[in-house]
Amino acid sequence: MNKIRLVDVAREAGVHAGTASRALNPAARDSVSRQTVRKVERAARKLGYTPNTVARGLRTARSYVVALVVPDITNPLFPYIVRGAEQVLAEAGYTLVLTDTNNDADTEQSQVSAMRARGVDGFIVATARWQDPVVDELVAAAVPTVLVNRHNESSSFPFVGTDDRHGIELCVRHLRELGHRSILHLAGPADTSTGRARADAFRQAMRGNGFSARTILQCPSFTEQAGADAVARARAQGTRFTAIVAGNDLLAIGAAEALAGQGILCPRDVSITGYNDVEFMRRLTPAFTTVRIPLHNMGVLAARTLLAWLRGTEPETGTQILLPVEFMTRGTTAQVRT
Amino acid sequence: MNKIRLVDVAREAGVHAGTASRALNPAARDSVSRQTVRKVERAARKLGYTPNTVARGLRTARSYVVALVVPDITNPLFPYIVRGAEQVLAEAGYTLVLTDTNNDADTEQSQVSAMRARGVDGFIVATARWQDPVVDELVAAAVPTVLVNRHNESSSFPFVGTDDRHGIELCVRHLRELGHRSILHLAGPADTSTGRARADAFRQAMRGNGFSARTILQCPSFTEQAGADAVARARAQGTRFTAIVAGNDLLAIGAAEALAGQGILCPRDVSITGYNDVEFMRRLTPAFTTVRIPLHNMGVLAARTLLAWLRGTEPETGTQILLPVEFMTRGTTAQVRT
DNA sequence: CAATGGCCGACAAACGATTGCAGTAAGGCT
DNA sequence: AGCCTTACTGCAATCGTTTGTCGGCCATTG
Repeated sequence: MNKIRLVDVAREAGVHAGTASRALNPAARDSVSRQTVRKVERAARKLGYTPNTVARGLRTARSYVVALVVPDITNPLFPYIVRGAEQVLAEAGYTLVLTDTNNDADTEQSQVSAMRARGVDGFIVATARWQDPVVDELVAAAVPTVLVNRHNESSSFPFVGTDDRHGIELCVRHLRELGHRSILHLAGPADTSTGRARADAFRQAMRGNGFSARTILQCPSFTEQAGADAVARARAQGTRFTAIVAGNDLLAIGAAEALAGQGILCPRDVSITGYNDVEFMRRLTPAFTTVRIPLHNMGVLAARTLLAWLRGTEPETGTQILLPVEFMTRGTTAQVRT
Repeated sequence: MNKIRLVDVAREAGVHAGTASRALNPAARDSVSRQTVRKVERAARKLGYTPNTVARGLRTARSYVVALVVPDITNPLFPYIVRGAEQVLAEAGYTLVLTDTNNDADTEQSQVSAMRARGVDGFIVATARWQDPVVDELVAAAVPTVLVNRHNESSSFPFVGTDDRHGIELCVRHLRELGHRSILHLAGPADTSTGRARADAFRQAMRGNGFSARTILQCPSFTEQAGADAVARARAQGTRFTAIVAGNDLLAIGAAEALAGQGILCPRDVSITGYNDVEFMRRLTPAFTTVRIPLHNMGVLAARTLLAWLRGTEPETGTQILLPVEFMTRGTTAQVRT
């Protein structure tokens, strides 16, 4: 650490520490003469003064730190969100602390407590479950928080997400145009808002459009394994379908692999759509048809929303910011075989 | 924030704040009677006391915060390192703050300064370039720092990396066993230690082993584009090769695509090895033969090394921890065509 | 019985910045 | 010329912990 304190600067400039503090603080600078400001600034520069953020934080009860809580940073969804958030926060003079909860509720609980003790100014939470005690606790404590990607049931905090309804609708419409009439939906976990919203959207999109079969299979997690299992279940039950709308990319991949294992090829025999368009979807063979969501932008908007709050404009309760999605037509969907 | 301070606990327990502090601090607890400790602990629990980390940090000049500097969190190498580091730091009661420098030297500079002002206890740096003023500055200021993944030229800080020499040797040996005698190396940027070390290792592995041709092509960055460009260059110059050892996975993919564009197929016509084994390499068609590096473990060890330092055992100058790599034989390498 | 020593716990001074309050000097107005 | 306002700047308290020092009390010993 630099050993130079405000008193040192003040002494160098021949003024009192309090005055130096004001001179250096843009908000209080106008209560100090221009001449003094110059003297202090020069002294500060000469000595290479950097204010001690810890001491300032103690006095002002603001840390200029924001915590971002993710379930698993190795999940390719999150790095982009993190990056978007970090860029706007850094620009605003805030620091991002990242906590990876390892998908574990206890870890999440203790991490969030630790962050609070550390005096972070606010939270961005990407881990929200449908029923989420940690979020409830933040609500109770009135800590400025914004939810991103997923939200919880009550959701009094602002939420930045994407237009799941429209995304799923695009999938269904696309498949319909290709002639598919029997579509299977692999629904994400019911304890995530994304899983629920997409299943709802699927139900609605399939309503009264001349579809012959609509099946929804609940998956316990957003993993390849879960996707494979669900498809195996469907096959065992004799469910008929010519296309699958998966709740996310991993479910889609798992489904494709399970089918391939039974000699059923995609897109020859079954068309499949993914969701999220994580990095490697376009690199697979065949490249996956999926829905791209603006991850970076989600991070950016979440950060902006939180910043606005920290600067005094508390958001309307229950505000939702839904970003548009983009349908990526690629190689896993094809005309239905007649 | 919780409004309960140490004085409140002390009052509840009927002791002085100083005493309460000692009672709660494991290191000083033995200068307080067992009975008092119990009283204070009970009071603390009853009131739900959480110490104010900021105030403590001010007094003790320790923040229990470690900064991790990465060039780009969306590069799939880093999330695993981050995760490994975070897990051991969190367990030790430290908090990880992440800064993404966006591959930009100025951003890196200002971010590191900001972290220092914030009083972080140490740094883990994953951005080191061969000539790196930011690292030099940290050396000069004697801030506990460990380098991970890449190191700089002088490298007086401990370094946690992988055994590049062995990894490249495995690639060359594998190709040799498949009958390849003319091998091209796509070398990573010379301003990264990994680029240099792997090129060196390639030079050495190819020495006097009955190879007929050895060409090293310098790539300006670790990107697909750079890999494609390099291969185009090689072809334009009429360089002969039946195999490519790429400096990392992206270079390998770029090379494969560029060749495919000219009708040269991998592995039919040319064998290619990657390096790092990022997540999607195994999912490509054909799956890529590459070298897997223990990313998670690198994060873990970097964090452990730093923790040890922060706890008083300053590491030997220039310590290097090199982790073993694993060769992944997959589909992009094959017997040379006769 | 008095003196010595050992535990414990209270006191108060830090850590480094911010900020309400008050005091001083200069300048303007009548 | 005297008074009042304005504009700065200095003073000191404060944020919540930690920690060096000191004093008091009890017990043990000569």
